[in-house]
Amino acid sequence: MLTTPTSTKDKLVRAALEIGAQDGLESATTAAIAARAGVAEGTLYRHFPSKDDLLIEVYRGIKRRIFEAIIDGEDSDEAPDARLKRVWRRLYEAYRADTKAFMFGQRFAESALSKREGGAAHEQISTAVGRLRRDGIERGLFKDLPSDLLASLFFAPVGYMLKSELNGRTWTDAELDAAAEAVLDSIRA
Amino acid sequence: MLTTPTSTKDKLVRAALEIGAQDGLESATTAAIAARAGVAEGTLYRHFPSKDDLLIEVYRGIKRRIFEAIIDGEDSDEAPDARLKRVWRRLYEAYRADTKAFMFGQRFAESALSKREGGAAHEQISTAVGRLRRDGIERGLFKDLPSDLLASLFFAPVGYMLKSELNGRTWTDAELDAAAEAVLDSIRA
DNA sequence: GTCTATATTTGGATAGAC
DNA sequence: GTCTATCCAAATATAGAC
Repeated sequence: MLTTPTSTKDKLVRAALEIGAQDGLESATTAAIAARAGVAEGTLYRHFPSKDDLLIEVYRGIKRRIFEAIIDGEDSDEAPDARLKRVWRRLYEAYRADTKAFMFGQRFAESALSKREGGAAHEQISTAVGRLRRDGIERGLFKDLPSDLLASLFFAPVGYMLKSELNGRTWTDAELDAAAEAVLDSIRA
Repeated sequence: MLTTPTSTKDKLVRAALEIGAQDGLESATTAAIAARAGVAEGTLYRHFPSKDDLLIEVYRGIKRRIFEAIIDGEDSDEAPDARLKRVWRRLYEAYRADTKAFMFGQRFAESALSKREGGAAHEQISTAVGRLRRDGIERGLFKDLPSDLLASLFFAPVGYMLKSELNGRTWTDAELDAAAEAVLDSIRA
């Protein structure tokens, strides 16, 4: 999923991602990015109109990758709660497999740049979850909560637990399952 | 709670808080902070050794204020689940009453500065919640989840819902109660 | 303690040779 | 398309007068 970049443009994107994820967006200067990508500073401007546009491109790539990881292999024959639980696990594991993407996304969302590119990392996934919610409510499986409240309960622990993991905590498979189950418990009728 | 600053030092702290909360930490430059505080740029260095130290001081003040708002009037005679629910509401409302503090805190935690001052905004509150957890598990009220997993389920929706509110959504009192109840459901045995 | 003025560094971006 | 060299603006921090 994260292959070694070949083109200069890809090298720049990768370098910006790594620096921003590790040291914060304020450390992702043109000098630092170019050095890490192994190209000259001026070369950056052959591929992007500005440094900010490069960072926005990084963010868009992240959203694309995560979304693809989630929808991959969705099975629509199951009950809404089982599906929702699997979506939660998939989302968690997609970010866990790409912690740089997660860190960069978090930082991007808190930066001034998020005003140019919406901060919400998973609009597309949200609509998928929204459909499952409606289905679940109709079948009497879920509480009749507003969709954005349900989304808060559903998505929030993902980011929080990923940050713990970046601080050294490793969640076992059983713990992740318990977490997904707890999230479901919070919305079950 | 947020009185008008009197001393120059307070004015600087307040100015940095407001700019960082509104436009991101990268916008909180020495020039901008001094201008907003109504003092000269050089004056900042009479009160703080560096700009970063000023920002860290802002963050410490926030943690102090929020903690005081939470512990204020805790009642230890009730059952753990009722108490936990109230703590959740208090925490939410403390940040809601001080949205600048919340925004600044979020941004600070994602910045490179958080390496100098720990990113976790509520260690003290966590220990209080930890005590309630143990009590609840002993009485068979709560699932026997690791304390940090419980903390994730408990704290994560607070930040997520506050962000929604900053984006224009206003949670009604009934919705906040439903959220607190849902959080409790996620950890109840 | 505060101001004005300034030194110093760094960052974003461009020009022009190859 | 990439590099070297450079410009310009902005940001942190200091010096010295009041």
